[in-house]
Formats: sequence, structure tokens, C-alpha cells
Amino acid sequence: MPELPEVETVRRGLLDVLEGQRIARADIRRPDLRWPLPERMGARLTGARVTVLRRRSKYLLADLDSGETLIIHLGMSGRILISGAQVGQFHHDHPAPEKHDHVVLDLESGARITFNDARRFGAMDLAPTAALEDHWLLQSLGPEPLGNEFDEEYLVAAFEGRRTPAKAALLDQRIVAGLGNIYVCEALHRAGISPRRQARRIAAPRVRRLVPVIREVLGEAIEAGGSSLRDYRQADGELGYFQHTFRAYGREGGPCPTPGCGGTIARIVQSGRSTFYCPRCQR
DNA sequence: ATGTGTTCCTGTCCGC
DNA sequence: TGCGGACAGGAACACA
Repeated sequence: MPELPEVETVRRGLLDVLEGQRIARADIRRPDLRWPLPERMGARLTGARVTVLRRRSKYLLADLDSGETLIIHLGMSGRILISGAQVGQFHHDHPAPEKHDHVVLDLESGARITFNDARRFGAMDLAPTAALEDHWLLQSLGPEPLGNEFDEEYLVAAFEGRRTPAKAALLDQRIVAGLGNIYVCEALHRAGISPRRQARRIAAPRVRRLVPVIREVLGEAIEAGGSSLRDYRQADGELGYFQHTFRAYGREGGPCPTPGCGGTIARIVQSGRSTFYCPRCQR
């Protein structure tokens, strides 16, 4: 499910509850997510204090004072719920664990963090904080789309000579890390680039245009997530799920929102996944 | 080396 | 209501 903006929203929602807190108890209710959870994960988490909660691409990274970092990926259906936390105070009242609640972390404050993932494409690992960039899940990730390293020159160079369609190029986490199916469709629509066009066949000025467009699309989604955060926290503590309106994604058969275009959003399948785009204004 | 298709898993929705 | 099939926000892996 979650792409970079949703993961960032989850991170921001967790900050107040998690940072600086000691993990009093870790309950591993199901050890087989996408991969087996790390050896003795419960024991290694218990007693550790979370110093910083960071994000790299779609990964949440919780640095611990034990010298290890807890790496969390939400996969397609992963969710994180907070219970027992009120604004400015904590109580110890938690709902009974539900189906697909795989990891439950009880904090010293009394708050509880629950990782729920129906499809179990999500993953967790523990690795030394000092060598995180070398972790096999993180080592080949490209630059952060909102960071300085991701700029026009970089993307032009990355697209050079690539025969893969623009859609696949932007989904490739080695080129830029954090985009998923939705935001790739949205960025290509805003940039007026056909998802089917080979990356190498996109003229440099149009590739350059993609950079601010990607930042804009992600930035707006993060903002929308931030404003929805309070609502979800009040409701049931579930983080990172918010309704965001998309211009192309999920709008097959609808009118293209590009001013003066008049086209109709189409759905095609590229490498097994749905692509939504306007064949008229995306060339 | 690159590019594409398959696969993991469960839930939901839609047509019959 | 039940049943079958398509589809879902990811990404490692196997193969051409």
C-alpha cells in the first residue's frame, strides 16, 4: 500500500509516541512476514530505547540505543496502529489483538504500537546502525526524491540509454527511491509524459521537468497526510491512511483534468501493473 | 547488463 | 448468498 508519502505520514504520527521511549515488551505473534523476522527479535528489542525515528525511501528506521536499528517495511497492506496514547498522557487500555497483528510493542509510557499486515509482504529486520547503508535491503536504493541528490542532471543521466518505459524507470527504486504505482502515474500525468515512452526517448527538457513535478506530487500528498493525521489518531490510532484525490490514478474512463485537454483517462497494464494515463496529453 | 514476467499472501469487489 | 475471477499502494527473483 504505502508509498513514500504514506510512510512519511506514519513516521510523523509515530514520532511523539516512539522517540525517546523504551520498549518494555515485544510480542512477536507471527514470525514469518515476507522473510523470517530476525533471530531473537523480541529479546533484542526489549529494554532498548528508540533514539531517532527516520525514513529512507519506503522504509521506517528506528535507531535504538543498543546500537541496532529496527528496519520496517509496510509492503502492500502493512499498517501501524497506536493504542493507549492520548494527547499528552497515556493510559494502559488496549484493544485485544486482531487478526494479522504480527508484532506488538509495548512502551514504557504505556502506549502500544501494533504492526498489522494481512498480506505479509511487509518486512522487519535489525541491523547495526553504523552500517545501515550496507544492509541488503537498503544498499541499492537510489536517491531520495525530496533530497538534494535528486536533481535534473541526475535524472537526465539516469534515463540516458534506458529502453525501459518511463513508468518502469520511475518505479525502479535504484533510479529514485520511494515512488510507487500511484505517484508514478500522477507524476507522469502532470509532466505530460506517456508512461509507455522509452526513458531514453524523452527529450532532456521534459525529463528535467519531471524533477519538480515529482517533488510537488509527493509534497502535496505528505501535506494531505499531515492534515489527516489528527483525525486518524483521534479515531482508532491507525496511521497513514488518508483519502487523497488523484488526477489519473484510478480514474479510468473519466475526463482528463488537464485544462483544455478533453481526453479520457485510460488504463493499461505494464509489467503486470495498472497504469492510468491520458493518451491525449501524455506523449 | 537489461528488461520483463512471476511470485509471495489475504481481502475486497463485481458479475453471474 | 455463494462462487469465481480480477485486482490491490511492493519488490526480489528467475529467466530471456
